[in-house]
Amino acid sequence: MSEMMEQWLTELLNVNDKEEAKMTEKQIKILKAAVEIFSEKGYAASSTSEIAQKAGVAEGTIFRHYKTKKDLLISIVAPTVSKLIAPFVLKDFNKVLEAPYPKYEDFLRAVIKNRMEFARNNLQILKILIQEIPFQPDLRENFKQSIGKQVLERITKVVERYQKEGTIISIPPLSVIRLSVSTIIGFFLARFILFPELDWDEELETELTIDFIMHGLSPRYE
Amino acid sequence: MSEMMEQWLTELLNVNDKEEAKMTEKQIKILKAAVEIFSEKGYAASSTSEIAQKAGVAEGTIFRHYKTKKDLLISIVAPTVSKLIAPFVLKDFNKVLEAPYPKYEDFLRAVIKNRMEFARNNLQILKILIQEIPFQPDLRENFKQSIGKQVLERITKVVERYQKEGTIISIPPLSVIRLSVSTIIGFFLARFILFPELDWDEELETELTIDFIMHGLSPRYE
DNA sequence: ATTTAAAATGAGTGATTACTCACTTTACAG
DNA sequence: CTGTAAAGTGAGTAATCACTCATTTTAAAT
Repeated sequence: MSEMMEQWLTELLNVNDKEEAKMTEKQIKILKAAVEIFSEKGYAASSTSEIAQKAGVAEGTIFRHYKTKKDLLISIVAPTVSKLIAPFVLKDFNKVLEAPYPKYEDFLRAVIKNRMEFARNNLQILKILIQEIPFQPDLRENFKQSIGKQVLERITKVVERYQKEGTIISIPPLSVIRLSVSTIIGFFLARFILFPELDWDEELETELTIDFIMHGLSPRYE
Repeated sequence: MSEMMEQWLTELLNVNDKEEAKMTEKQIKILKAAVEIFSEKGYAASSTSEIAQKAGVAEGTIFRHYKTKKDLLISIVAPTVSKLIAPFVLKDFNKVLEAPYPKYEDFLRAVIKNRMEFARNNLQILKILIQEIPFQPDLRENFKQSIGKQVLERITKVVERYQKEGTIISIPPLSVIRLSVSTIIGFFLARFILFPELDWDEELETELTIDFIMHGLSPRYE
């Protein structure tokens, strides 16, 4: 079950990797430079002239490909948002979860491992995303719509199913999701953003995290 | 016990409230305007002219009181950092926790309720703090030093004591802290930043959060 | 009423900003 | 080789930026 899910999850990750297809060499350099500078200094504090300089390109070239500076930002972040939630939007999402003997624990483990790898490979862009979502209504709206309708509904059903099975405690599904997501994202932030310099036993901490969530959500006995 | 701790926690909050003492009327207006604009558009995207305008003050007045724009930022955020960690730096911190029959649960409840109230009253500044910590080395250093030496060490000891008592599971204390803090901060972010428009049953969610942490950290039986 | 220092002002500073555009270079189809 | 459209250029633009400073206003002590 776990293997099946992981395989399925990882599959979709490489779907949209036909980007950079029609891109010029210099355009790619611009994107890479922009990602570095944006993540380093923040969007508002980054100047197009600095991006051009780091990309080894004339400033005008940037505006050939991207109408505005904000357009450049969106072009960087938007595809990553899609990829981020891609596994949860899969049409086969439900099928996999309705397999014979799935456990919430397996679901968690698959999600954590898979999305951790994704985070590791898209650290800078995710950092930009987190930083700019509060200030860019476009991004915010895009994100809320994607997450809200597609992902939240599906995961809510997953939670409700596990609750009926008696696998996890009967509290509002949104609370279950909140507690799970908090723990997982907290793990990611600590691992990659806040204390990346610590030598993490990633395998151990992953299991501790899953164990924490599972026991935290397991039914109570008097 | 719980009452004792809460009282003690809340006491210290009002200690440093002798600010705004030697401040001019216009200086206060500047601070308030800056807080609003910074939290709304982000530090880098805010202009001193806009702050001056919103404060009903000449732009030069800002620089009478604050050498630079960054100085204005620090003057806003730094005191809030101190207040934020104030309860954990108290000299009587240990005494309270070593009282007769303290439970980790009581400790959590006191901290959550108290710091939640603090968050509610300092939402905008905390938002600025979160946003700017990655980009302001001064703030980052100040924060890390305060938290790292003072708070982390103390809480680590608290955790270790509960572990010896058998109240919570025997895993690395840092992991205990990570999991607890993730859950609590996740609660705060969801409540105040991400979905403040939802009508929260704050009392219920607080207890769910405590319950989740306690069961997640309780010793395991085979 | 006079003195005096702090508070406040706002026009002015050079630097930097995102962005434009007339022009040159490149790449490739015929 | 030639024609042409796309890619790339960089000097130039007005606007805005954080910050200065000579001057005026305010307020409190004498």
